[in-house]
Amino acid sequence: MYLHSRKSFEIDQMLKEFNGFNLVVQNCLITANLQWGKVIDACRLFDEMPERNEVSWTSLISGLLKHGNVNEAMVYFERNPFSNVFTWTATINGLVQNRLSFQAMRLCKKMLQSGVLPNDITFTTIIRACVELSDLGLGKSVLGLIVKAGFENNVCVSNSLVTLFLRLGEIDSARKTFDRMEEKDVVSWTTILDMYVEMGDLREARRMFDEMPERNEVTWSAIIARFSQSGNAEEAVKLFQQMVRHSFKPNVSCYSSVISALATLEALQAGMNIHAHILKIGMEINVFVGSSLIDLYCKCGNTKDGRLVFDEIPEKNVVCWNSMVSGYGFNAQLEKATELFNQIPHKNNISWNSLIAGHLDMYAKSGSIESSRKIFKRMPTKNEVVWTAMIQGLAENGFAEESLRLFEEMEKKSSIAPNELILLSVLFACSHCGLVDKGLSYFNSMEKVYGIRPNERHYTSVVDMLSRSGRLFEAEEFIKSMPLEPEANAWAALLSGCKTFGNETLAGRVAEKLSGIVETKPGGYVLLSNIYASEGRWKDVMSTRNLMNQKGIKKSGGCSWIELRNQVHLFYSQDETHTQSNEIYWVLQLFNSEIQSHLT
DNA sequence: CTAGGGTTAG
Repeated sequence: MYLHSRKSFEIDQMLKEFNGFNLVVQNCLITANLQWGKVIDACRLFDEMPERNEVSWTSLISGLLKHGNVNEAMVYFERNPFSNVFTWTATINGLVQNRLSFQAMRLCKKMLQSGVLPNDITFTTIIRACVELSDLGLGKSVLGLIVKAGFENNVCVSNSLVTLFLRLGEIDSARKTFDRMEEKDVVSWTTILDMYVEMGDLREARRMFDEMPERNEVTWSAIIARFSQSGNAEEAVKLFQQMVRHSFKPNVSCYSSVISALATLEALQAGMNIHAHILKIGMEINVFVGSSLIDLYCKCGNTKDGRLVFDEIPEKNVVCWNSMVSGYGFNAQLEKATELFNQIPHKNNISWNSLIAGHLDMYAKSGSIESSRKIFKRMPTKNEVVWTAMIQGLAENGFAEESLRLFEEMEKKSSIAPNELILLSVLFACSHCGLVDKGLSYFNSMEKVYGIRPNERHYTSVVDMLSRSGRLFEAEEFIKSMPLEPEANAWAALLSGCKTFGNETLAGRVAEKLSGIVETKPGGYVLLSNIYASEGRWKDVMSTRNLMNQKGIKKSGGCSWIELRNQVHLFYSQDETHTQSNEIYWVLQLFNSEIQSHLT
């Protein structure tokens, strides 16, 4: 197998002497060719072989399938004179990898009919096929086979069963299968960790993670990704730092997740540190890492560096195209966004959305509403996201009436059901064009008609519309009667209503309430200082900012690390957290004095 | 020959 790591020219050299080698070496050479993607050469060599064993057939067929050459693989499969479980499993698996799960199941049936007994790997493979087909009934019949064949206590097989149930929404069965397992490994724990995330219970997932008997880099990767995806970017970054501190080596998945988290936080400096490290290990050509890097630079307003990353990705997929388009979009470079958009080879819905979103931000500045409407009309199929983007964009940029009209059109003409973002925009629009009663009636029908329970933001929007129209006491009563804890923004909206309509008494009460909330809420101080700023109370703004500094409300510091003998060493910019920092500084001092002595 | 984790849009 050492051949895989050889340079291709060395393999070329050896190929010249191919016919002089024995069967085993010839098999290795075929595998090496397939690894390098030289499919045609591999087939030619195979055909030239004087004799072939089971391994020859299996490696050729699975190699062909790995590169998507399904038809060729199946021709060789039919010609294969040997019949063993390895070849069958490899072929079935290859079909699943090529998204041909139905054919895979058909082949599996043939295998059973021919009398070849499946092994644990065959079972994990066909369970995955059931997942791909979203066929729970089929999965249950496979489970019957598994029990019959005596594999129900096999760790790998049980793990894939947990995944099957999880993916098909059978949470109880997943949990039961997991609980029944006598032996659990890292994969089992990581899978069940994901179950809690799937159920939306991040706290339980975190507890599970902390208590797991065993973790590996995939486990870390999973928890970091999940926190990043569910809006806990800061926690994701902290977990990443912990991971590195525990000397786990981050992989591609990890890097893409943590960079995506840093993009959300707009933490350019920390992101650039990681980018430097990624360049060092040559990972910048990976599409996943590259896409998040593009996003990072663009979110931080640096489309030039984003474009540099984009240009360096050799095998671009639609995601990195989209990242760059949306990056230009929200940085107000619409011409570049449109130009790039037109070059995307296989556009998907997100490509369209990225372009539209870029135009939804420019409304206020250049009045490019016409081009947005054009894009919206040009779209072949409009999904939920597109409707949401358009309605939201209109509402947030001063086109309240048009936003409401579009909402009504969506209800009449499309099969899309309003989601909570759309309803929020509708309330926002009502609030901004003074349609208070219409807004209230939408709010009251949210749960009954649309089946969506209002969240804090919807409540805030109602407070806002009442306050703007001078219905201040109603607004106050509304806040008091909320079943949820009101956002600080709700009180702020009421306060600004009090100012507009000159109600000093209520204003005093609300301000008092607000300053109490500010203490406990993240972002509370920022809100307070914005309120002061809007009233021109600059002294109060300054004192709030000072208070924030005193309380240590600031962005997280930078960190860097190096890899030595397969160990990762971490350094922070502020404190000395490295376990051997004393020794390190001692050695540094030694170096310094050495240099000094040479200088004098 | 196998099971768990990844990037973009609202």
